[in-house]
Amino acid sequence: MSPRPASRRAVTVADIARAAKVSKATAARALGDYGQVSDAVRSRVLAAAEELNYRPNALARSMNTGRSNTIGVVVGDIENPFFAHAMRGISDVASAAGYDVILTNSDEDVEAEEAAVDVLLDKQVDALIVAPASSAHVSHLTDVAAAGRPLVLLDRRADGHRYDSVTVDNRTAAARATAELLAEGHRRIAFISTQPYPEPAYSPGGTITMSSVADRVDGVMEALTDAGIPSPERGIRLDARRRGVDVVTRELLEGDTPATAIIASDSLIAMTVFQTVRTLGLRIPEDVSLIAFDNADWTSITTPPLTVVEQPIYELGAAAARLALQRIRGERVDDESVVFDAALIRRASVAAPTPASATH
Amino acid sequence: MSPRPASRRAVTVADIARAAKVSKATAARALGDYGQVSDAVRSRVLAAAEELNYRPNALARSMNTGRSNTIGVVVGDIENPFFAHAMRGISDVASAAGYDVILTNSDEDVEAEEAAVDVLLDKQVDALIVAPASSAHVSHLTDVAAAGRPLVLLDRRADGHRYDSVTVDNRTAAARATAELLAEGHRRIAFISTQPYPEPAYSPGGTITMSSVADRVDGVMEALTDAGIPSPERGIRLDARRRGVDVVTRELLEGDTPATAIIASDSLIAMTVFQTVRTLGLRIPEDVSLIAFDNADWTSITTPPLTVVEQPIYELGAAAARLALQRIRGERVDDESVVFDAALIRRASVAAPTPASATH
DNA sequence: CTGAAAGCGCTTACAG
DNA sequence: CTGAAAGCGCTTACAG
Repeated sequence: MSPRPASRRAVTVADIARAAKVSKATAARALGDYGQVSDAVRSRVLAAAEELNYRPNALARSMNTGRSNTIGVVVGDIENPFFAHAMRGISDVASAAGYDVILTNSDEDVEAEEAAVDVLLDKQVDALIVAPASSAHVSHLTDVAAAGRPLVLLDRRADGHRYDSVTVDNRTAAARATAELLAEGHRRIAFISTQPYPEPAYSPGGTITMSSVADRVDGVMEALTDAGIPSPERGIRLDARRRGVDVVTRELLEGDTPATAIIASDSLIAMTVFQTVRTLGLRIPEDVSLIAFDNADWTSITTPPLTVVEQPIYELGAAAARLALQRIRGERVDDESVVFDAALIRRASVAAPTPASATH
Repeated sequence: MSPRPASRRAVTVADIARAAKVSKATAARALGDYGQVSDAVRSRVLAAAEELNYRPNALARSMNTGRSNTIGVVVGDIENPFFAHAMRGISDVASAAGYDVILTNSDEDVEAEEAAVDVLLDKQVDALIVAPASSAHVSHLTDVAAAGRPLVLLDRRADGHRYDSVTVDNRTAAARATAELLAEGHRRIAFISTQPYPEPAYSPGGTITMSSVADRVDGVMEALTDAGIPSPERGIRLDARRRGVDVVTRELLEGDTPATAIIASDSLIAMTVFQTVRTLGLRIPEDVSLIAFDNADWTSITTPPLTVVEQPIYELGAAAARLALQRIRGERVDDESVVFDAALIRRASVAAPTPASATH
């Protein structure tokens, strides 16, 4: 119980070796739990370590082993419940395997993402999990392979590359949500996303850089086209953050031929739509039907509770981490592009359009 | 434009030095941007680095400098919007200062927290920001000081220690929320927290290990006592996760003398309370008044929107990071225990108790 | 401004 | 099982 002054100089293997009267190599072996050490020596070393309050320097260890026992993660925004939940899946799997996780935000900005990947690579992470902000700007991802580290794409693909990836079948999910609305008799169905887009209006074949959103738009367009809806692209609203999701929602609902149903590309958008609809004095689902991507917990307690597309987000993160670990260990990878299905959860925000809502 | 094969062996300063025909020291100086290097040599080295696709090893650098440019963070649960938001504040400030952040979850478990602190210390983080799960079990935090690294407590204090901390005045906030309810005429006011507690029922003076919750309970008790409410502790419900927040809510609302108002200690609890009240066929605020801690975004779109206690969460994280950076740089610290005020945001979930709800 | 050498705290062959 | 030496990829005095 001798007091241990907070010393500036850290105690090292050399100190322990001296105290235990063995060589540095032997002390290190006992401390690092590798190689051969006799029980007598081991306990002597461990006692000295305890006494001196020894703390291994993981950096030095990593320099020798070439492994940092760390997985680097780059997401768009940790405040987005989607990523927070996926992060949980990643952390749980990584922790169970003895790996730490370094998290970085890209703010969905390609340059910030590049910088984040660089930093993580410099820190010698053993693998990288990235949700690329753009599927078109992914040249920096080749650095990961060049550095000889495994890379797993989370939730989004990269054009023209065959990186390991864990995604959701967004196209089918969006088509199903659209079909649900069509089945109720809706014909003016809108889809709102905040994904940046260069043109003022979406036109079929236009390139959406984030693959998850691109897939959803494809799914919506496909379902609408199959149903014989003319000019289905009119309801596709991208880049909604620029002018404001509330403004976009208003436009959709206040024109001559207002939308009777809206699909929100994430729960944050859904929240604003929900609020705006109410502000306009309209009712859900009587005047406007609403389907939201992501089964955010609040969606079940609103009046009415929302019909949502539930993605297996935690599993998405867990699967990404599992893939990364398999690659790190050089194990055979069962499936290098895991695709999960999303489920439509029917609650009470969808109903048939009424004549009132049709004419508004 | 020569193809760069993905080599297992990383290219090092030595490789660059050879290519640029200078010494390792000089190459390192140009690469690391320190010391003196002539422009001619610098560009030669940089060109070689570019050509060979050089990537500095941050681990090696850290070993020499003794600094990792990394701040370690231990929170209870990143999925909790509270921590996700605080994390954002931490990240933004850290990034702006050129620091990375390593995030670890403790699951509000003291042992997991200890392990997390150990790992972070071993990884040589330059400072630690911790939201201690228990204010009573904080012996592992002394290791941080022993390792000579700054420590900042986030949202919660540690008993008997004077670590830097950034907290919210929870006592006043809780007292104010309680006063709001009292002013409306409520006398049977309950407070629900999921904080573990050894006894079946709370009794005045009982020790709650998480300081933020302890402070809130104190605030509630104080306001209730000042108002002359007899046995105010009867409404304090801790450890609600064990039996279920819904079960606890039911008990509170179904007894002979049901509570007429509930204060939820966080937004997750509030959500379950909200739902349970509805399931019981009761109305908010006619039958039950509700105030929630944390201005979660969904609280403004429910019917009715909730009256909440808004904590400056982002600022909490940002201030913690700022404090950590000041300590790292050895700067003078203006305030080693920053305390923020919380604000009561009045919406529509509080009303006077009706005779109906009083007799129920 | 540049270089040779030592060192950061470990691990890894290689002898014994 | 134990030790002396070299090495991981950088940085840091110290000479020149």
